[in-house]
Amino acid sequence: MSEERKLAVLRAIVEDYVETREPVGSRALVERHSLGVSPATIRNDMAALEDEGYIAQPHTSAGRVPTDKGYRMFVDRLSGVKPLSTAEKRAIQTLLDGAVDLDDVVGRTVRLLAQLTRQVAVVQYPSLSRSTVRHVELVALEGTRLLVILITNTGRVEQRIVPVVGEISEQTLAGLRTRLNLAVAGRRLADVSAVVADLPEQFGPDDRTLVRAVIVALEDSLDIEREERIVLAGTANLARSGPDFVQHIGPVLEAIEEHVVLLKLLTEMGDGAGGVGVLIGRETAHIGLQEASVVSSGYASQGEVVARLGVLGPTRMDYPNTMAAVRAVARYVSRILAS
Amino acid sequence: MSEERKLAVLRAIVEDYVETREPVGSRALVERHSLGVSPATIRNDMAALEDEGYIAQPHTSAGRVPTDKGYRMFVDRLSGVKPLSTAEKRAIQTLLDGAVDLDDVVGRTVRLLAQLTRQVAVVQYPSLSRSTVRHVELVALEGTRLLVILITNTGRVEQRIVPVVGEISEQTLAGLRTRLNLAVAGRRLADVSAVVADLPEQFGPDDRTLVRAVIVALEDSLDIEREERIVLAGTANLARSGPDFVQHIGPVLEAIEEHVVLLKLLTEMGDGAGGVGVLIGRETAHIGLQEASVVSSGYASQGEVVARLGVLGPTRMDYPNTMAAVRAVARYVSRILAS
DNA sequence: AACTGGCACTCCCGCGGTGTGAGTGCCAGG
DNA sequence: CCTGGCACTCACACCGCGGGAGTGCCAGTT
Repeated sequence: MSEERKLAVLRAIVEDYVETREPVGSRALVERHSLGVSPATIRNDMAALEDEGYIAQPHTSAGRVPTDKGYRMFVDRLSGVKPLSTAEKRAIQTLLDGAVDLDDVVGRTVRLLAQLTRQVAVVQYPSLSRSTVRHVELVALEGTRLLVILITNTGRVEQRIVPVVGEISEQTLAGLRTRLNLAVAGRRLADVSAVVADLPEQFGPDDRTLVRAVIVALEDSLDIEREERIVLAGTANLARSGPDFVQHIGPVLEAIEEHVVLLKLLTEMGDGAGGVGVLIGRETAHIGLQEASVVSSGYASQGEVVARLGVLGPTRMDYPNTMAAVRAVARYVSRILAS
Repeated sequence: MSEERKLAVLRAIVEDYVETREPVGSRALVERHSLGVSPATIRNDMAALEDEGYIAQPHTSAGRVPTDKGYRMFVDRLSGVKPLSTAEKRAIQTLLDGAVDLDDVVGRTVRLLAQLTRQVAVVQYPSLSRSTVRHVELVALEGTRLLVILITNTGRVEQRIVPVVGEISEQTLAGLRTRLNLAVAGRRLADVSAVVADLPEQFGPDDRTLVRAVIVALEDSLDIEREERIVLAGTANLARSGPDFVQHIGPVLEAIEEHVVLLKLLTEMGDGAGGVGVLIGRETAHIGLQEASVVSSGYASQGEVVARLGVLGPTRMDYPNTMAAVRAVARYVSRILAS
């Protein structure tokens, strides 16, 4: 029994099952793929594959279905890289090139991914913890309100309004603005807290409450838990994945709404070959996503990986094409953010 | 045949059907509600109600199911106002009082509504077109970038970064800032464009390009089409609405993703009795929402209605409780935004 | 005139039986 | 090591058949 043919059989099973959504038998296999051997031979290979846990039968006398382990093998060793069609490449380019700011890039990207893959798309906002401060601005509004603005190197802008007691002199404000920017510009957001800790001491006792309030607002804007945001699109694609999947759609929708769950998945998964990572079925370690897979890739801003994007769909998905799309979009977004 | 009893029968049918999710027959009706008459009598009433189009039978020899028209009657004339439980009121209060800014209010509100009603919750952001300018701020960033910030009376903050040619003198900036605020503060956003139209002429030729760029950025931030945003939560509740509804979940998910559709529905529907508006089934005039209803209410900021919030669920929903929850939340949000 | 009990009728739905066909495992022979 | 053949297994579709819930109608009562 040739080991290579066994893997070829596994590949064929995955491909056929993904396409037809029905258990695939030995006869259909030899007919659709030119394997050059008889169904009986295939049956032996299948029995072996089943023993090794790559495929399973829903019931006796039914065809075989890939297991999570089978998909894993397929993804790791059996699927070639499918280049995108030029039409798809053009679509990516024209859609993303029109983006005007970070929100727009993220919004367009997630819709594009959903459309391209016909699955649920996920884009994580550039993580604040990895980005750096470009500029901090303070603006006195009418009366007793102060606007604190934080701009990061990824183009993200956060603002907070802090109420302050009494009028603020423009002079104090200018001093604080200068020292603040001197201290934090170029720093990683995670380091800001430490850097500004001793700032109040550099000011007179009258101004210290103000300085502290500003620092609190600043720290609030980079509160990482709160700001690790993700954006979704294409939820309706779940319903298109066939009636059998719609049965179990509830838990998936719940998992999707728990952005924390998705974030955890994304941040903890690594990139595999070609810069694309895949979690299959139970590998997600989340009930409700047992029948689902996640395909994702990191994307970069100015050469450094800042967040991830990808898609979520039924385990029975077209991995080669999905991975190709995710990779292409991730690369293109990186290119846009590089500027 | 008493007209009142006929309506009582309709009410009973709606209530039972909503609860059991099964067609309700004459016998079950007299058993569960003390109508004081025999099943045969009820049957006559039911026949009449069916003639008038309030109820229908899925098939002969099945019980009756309310039609859209039946639900409409129920909502308009048959459902009393259910006050919320004190536990629910407390939940609303404690959850919403912790909100720190507008985004937070909206986010908490939508999650709260979803949890309270066990349906899909929708909150429309305060419409920019109805709100007014509180303040405009200009900040020169390092080199050739200018940050334009717009703050509205609802607490919303929009910002744009505009590239400019050459250095900007702080003096020019101060002048522009002053005149700009003088012109637009307190104005409705819709009027801003007209008001600032002749502003460039008040400056020297050197500065006009700058002024025009700022104006463009400003107009961009209040581009109404783009900023009529809505936020959703509780999509997973759709799957909880029973297996029969899950079958038709696809079109509903699609409609939900088309935020434009929801916005149109919300903005075009009026408030009924008690300040809560309801669209039932086909009344939504949208394929895909034929089996769904929308319950919504306007909410106010400083006494003026600025946007709507509500929920979307199967036509077979508990209208009295849903309407009560929507109304209560809308009122509470209005109270928070009043400050 | 309104209500009621009785009765015939309809038709969905669940049940058991059945046969067909796809698919398998195994074996003996090339 | 592959192949054709063969017996075996089972899901699934089809069918026929009550049971039962529900209806509509009518004649009788209040």
